[in-house]
Amino acid sequence: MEKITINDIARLTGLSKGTVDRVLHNRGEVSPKSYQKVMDVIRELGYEPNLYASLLARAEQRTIALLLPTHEPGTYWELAAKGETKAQAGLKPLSMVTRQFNYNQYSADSFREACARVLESHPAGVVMAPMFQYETQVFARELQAQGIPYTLVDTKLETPGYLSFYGIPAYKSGYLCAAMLTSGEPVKEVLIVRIMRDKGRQSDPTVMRRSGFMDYMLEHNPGCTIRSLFINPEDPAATDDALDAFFKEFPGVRHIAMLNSRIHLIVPFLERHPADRRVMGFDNLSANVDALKRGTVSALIAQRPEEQVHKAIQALADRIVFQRLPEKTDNYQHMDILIRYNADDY
Amino acid sequence: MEKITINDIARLTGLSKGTVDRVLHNRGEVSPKSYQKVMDVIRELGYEPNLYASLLARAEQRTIALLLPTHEPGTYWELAAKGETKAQAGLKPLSMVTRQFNYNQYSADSFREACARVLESHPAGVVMAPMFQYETQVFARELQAQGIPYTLVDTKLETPGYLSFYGIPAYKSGYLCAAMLTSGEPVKEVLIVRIMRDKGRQSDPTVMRRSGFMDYMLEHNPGCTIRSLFINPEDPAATDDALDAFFKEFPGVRHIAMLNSRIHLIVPFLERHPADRRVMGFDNLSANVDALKRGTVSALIAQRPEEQVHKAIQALADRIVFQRLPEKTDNYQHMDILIRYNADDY
DNA sequence: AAAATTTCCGTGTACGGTAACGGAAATTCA
DNA sequence: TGAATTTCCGTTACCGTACACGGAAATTTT
Repeated sequence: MEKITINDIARLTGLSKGTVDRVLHNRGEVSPKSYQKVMDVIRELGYEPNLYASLLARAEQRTIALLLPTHEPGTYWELAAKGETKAQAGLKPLSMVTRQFNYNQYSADSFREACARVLESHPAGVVMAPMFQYETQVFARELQAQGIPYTLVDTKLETPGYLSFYGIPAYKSGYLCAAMLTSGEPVKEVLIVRIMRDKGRQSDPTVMRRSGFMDYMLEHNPGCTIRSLFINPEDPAATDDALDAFFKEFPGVRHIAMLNSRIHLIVPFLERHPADRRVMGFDNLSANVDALKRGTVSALIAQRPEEQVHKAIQALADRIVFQRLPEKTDNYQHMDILIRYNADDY
Repeated sequence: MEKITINDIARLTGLSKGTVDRVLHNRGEVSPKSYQKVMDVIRELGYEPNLYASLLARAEQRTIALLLPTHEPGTYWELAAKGETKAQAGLKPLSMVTRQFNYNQYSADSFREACARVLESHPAGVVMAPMFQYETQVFARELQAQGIPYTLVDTKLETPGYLSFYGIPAYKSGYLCAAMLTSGEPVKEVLIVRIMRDKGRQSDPTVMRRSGFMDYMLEHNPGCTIRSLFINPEDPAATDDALDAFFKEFPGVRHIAMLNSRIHLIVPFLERHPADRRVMGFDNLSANVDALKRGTVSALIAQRPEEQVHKAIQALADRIVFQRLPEKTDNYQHMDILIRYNADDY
């Protein structure tokens, strides 16, 4: 029941605590025989180092790097970035800090450049929201080579040796979206509004979501026509025109979804042309939630991005400080359904 | 930028670190003059004690007591109790442990007795799910007198000096339940199934939920008849009979809700008498979720009880170890909507 | 075989606080 | 005024780990 210390181990092995310490940290200068002896005793007694003593003696600050897309106000990544703040409280007592590195989510170059800056900063760990399959792999390999643990949030790209992933299952979220859009009843036409830029380099989650969406419709609403419309997020007037043209051509469409966080972009149009519609979107951006409360948007599928980031940071810190591995590698998070009556305390 | 230590303070005040320590901990034996001098320097330099050094020197284990209703398998409180496990990982490095004290949620005596045992154990803090207004107040006052901080989960009773509360807003959850039950459309009759025992001593959240439920109906469905049926949770056969009799008398009822976690109790009956119904319940007990996946239950309103307990413990630990107050006192948690398509990763 | 290295290990101190102990100074008592 | 207390404060020994330093023993070199 007594706490085992390195002094105990030193005594029992007939060696000094300096040697024990060398064994514990693999800093060499120990004969194989002594090494073995120490290891045996450690295992036998179930020695656990005293965290406080260790941190006190080291007294150095380690930093966790966050690699996230730049977060303009009112965007999804602004929410995610809040997770940093939440995590800081827990990190401080471990004398760890976070540092954020941002990149343009539409530019692979900018991502690469951000990766370089991360490496320069010699972080003790990295949390990243990856966007580019190839570049991320390269970066991941480098991290692995340097023995820097990392966790993924939001998008799960297949990279070697990640510690854990936090995010919602993309395919399932599309499936859920379709189920909620149609309420399980037969529908003749639905509209999926998409972002123009997405055409060039599609983000992985959006593609997967669409696939889940399509599958649900195929299974439950095979007769339904699924129409697409592309809008330019930078140009509200053009968006308006596009929607106008669309509804002139297909006035019967009453079910609308966007599979990204930007449903708020079409809200102004919808509110200028009231009708009995069902509208689905993703993520609790304040513009989206406002539209939800006004009834323009029927429901949102949300995912607590700040919590994902928080958990990813925490998992990393646990690993770094306590050498503790997370229970699961892939931590799929719950898909929250937001309607006007439960959006308040979110 | 340099870290200030008590040695610095000792040097600057011309006193010894023993004296400084006495000032820091208010353990007396310090002249007013010295006391003032030390305080001035501390304030001026913004001294912050080094947590590790402090904890290392003390090296004592503190315990947080959990005061929860007994948790039979398959009940709500079993879920809540899981929060203890989750919290333990974070507590260990702070050399804190938890210890659970249970009481019969239907017996005030048992609650009082559990309170006594909690006090005997001299905890550093208490997390409790209170049930009895008066007894809880008495207990809270005692805790306050002894300077033991405490947090509330699940039910927010008005008690003096609680550190924080974690739970969902009861009234709103009833309101939400009604909204989801009726899908916003006019309904002629709804059935609320209640637990017999509830009649004697009603639990606060259930009463509040019912009130929210009623208000929604009044506002959105004034013409609707709301019927009640009491069932005995201990007697499935009687439950069956009661339901049978009810539906013989009111065959038109297609909307059913229970405002507690026991919706699973009526699931067997519903499945033996299939019909096109809308059924709402609360909480993600596995029996409930199974029924949800089979389509018998339309939706559940869930509240992550283990997370509530976890957060409550964490808040307490933060307070005890780091003297840090939680940002908010009342932390209303999100009401999760569970349908068959998003119940998997919950 | 002596000198030069290398390998391996013990000693000692720092990290920042805690708290017991004991003694000098101030105060009260006789 | 001297003795007995109190008040107030400094000293010191930890708490358990990290790591620099230096030296003895083992090994290699000349």
